[in-house]
Amino acid sequence: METHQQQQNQQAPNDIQDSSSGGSGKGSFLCRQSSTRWTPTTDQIRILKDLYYNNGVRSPSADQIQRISARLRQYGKIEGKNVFYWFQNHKARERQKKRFNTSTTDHHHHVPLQRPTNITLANNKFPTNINSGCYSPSSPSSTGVLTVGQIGNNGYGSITMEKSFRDCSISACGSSTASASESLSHNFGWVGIDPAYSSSYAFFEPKRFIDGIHEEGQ
Amino acid sequence: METHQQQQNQQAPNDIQDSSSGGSGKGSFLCRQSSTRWTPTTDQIRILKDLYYNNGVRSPSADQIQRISARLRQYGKIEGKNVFYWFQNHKARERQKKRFNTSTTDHHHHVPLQRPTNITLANNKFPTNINSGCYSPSSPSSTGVLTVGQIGNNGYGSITMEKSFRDCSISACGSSTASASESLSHNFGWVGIDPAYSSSYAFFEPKRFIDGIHEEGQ
DNA sequence: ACGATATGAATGAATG
DNA sequence: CATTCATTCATATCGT
Repeated sequence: METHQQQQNQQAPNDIQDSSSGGSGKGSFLCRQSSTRWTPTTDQIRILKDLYYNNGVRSPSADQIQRISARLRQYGKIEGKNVFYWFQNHKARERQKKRFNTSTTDHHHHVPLQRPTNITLANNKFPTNINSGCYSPSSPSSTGVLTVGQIGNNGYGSITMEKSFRDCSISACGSSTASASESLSHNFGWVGIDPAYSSSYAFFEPKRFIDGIHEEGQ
Repeated sequence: METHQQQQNQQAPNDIQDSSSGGSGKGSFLCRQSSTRWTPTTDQIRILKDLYYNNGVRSPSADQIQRISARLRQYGKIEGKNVFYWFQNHKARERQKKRFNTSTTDHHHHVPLQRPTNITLANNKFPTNINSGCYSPSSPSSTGVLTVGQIGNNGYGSITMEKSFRDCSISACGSSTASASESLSHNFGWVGIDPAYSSSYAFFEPKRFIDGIHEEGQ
């Protein structure tokens, strides 16, 4: 996934989108990214993954999407549909990977995901790991937060998303290693099945409670 | 693809590429990620193409992917994702190339093919027809895949002008539509779930955000 | 050695 | 939710 994370278009929290004058890119390629496709910033990815893995958000409702996108907007241009698609894709691909590498006769009974007390940062499952950490995605700042305390706990100490104010205090909740968050989650690559994340039930998922729990344990 | 046909020799079926197939490897001494990406052996490619052209395999299902990768494994290290990506890419590139010469008889259809980058797609490697005999189905001899000749060679004569209208103009409006519900829900905060109200939208489409962009009806 | 090309890998966006 | 398409990045390989 974010093995390399070619993120160069770091839109300011403002709303710039076509600032081609910047030219501060790595110079690898173009800077004109006025394309139609959303290019998530590192911070946005970090938060999205935090929601996904640490908070168990899988299919956020319209409400949540609005809130999430509002929060992510301070890190770059984003729309609700981007958030929607992101979760859809992330979930689908996680499943797909497993599908490729598991036998069809083994659908029932899979290992329940364990609850890691700390993030598994480096699992060298296979020599052929897709990992290629040689690329450093020029993380702007906040490098190496690495708060490996109680990440997925249900104590609720992470996000603090407000309702009306998009200011929020998110404070990046030390969920994962900041800059390493990308390289962190791609560990469960195509062969490694387990996402080293605990999906503690989201405390803010209405549907979870009223609509019945869908599958989430992997 | 065929043009290139890099003959990087076939690694031992049971061994990973030593990263020195060409001789002076890039010296991956301190970095263990020598195998950054899968390098298919000639046998693997042969079989993959056979499946593609002679058997019409285009988008193998997860089940097929497992089976294919299992079979190819005897010719070299391979994973399910490799097979998956191979077919994806092969199909996509073939279509991409075909999209040029098949200019749809110069209709008004202004296909957005511009490439912001300078790399442009100036590959004239496959000007007219990508194949029509390009691939020689020399009997695999070991897999019994029913090598019939050139049935699937151009079996999919269907041009590639199915749906190419994706330029669109995704209006940036987005989030305003669904914000109606949001304005209401923010009263309760999002930790406090209100059962009496929370199940408004179970599922929704990103259309809600973008509000009518694709009108591919006719 | 370098630059161009080919192609593996990744992912946003859509559709069924 | 699964499948697919398009686009782009990264890199292996080849040509000069």
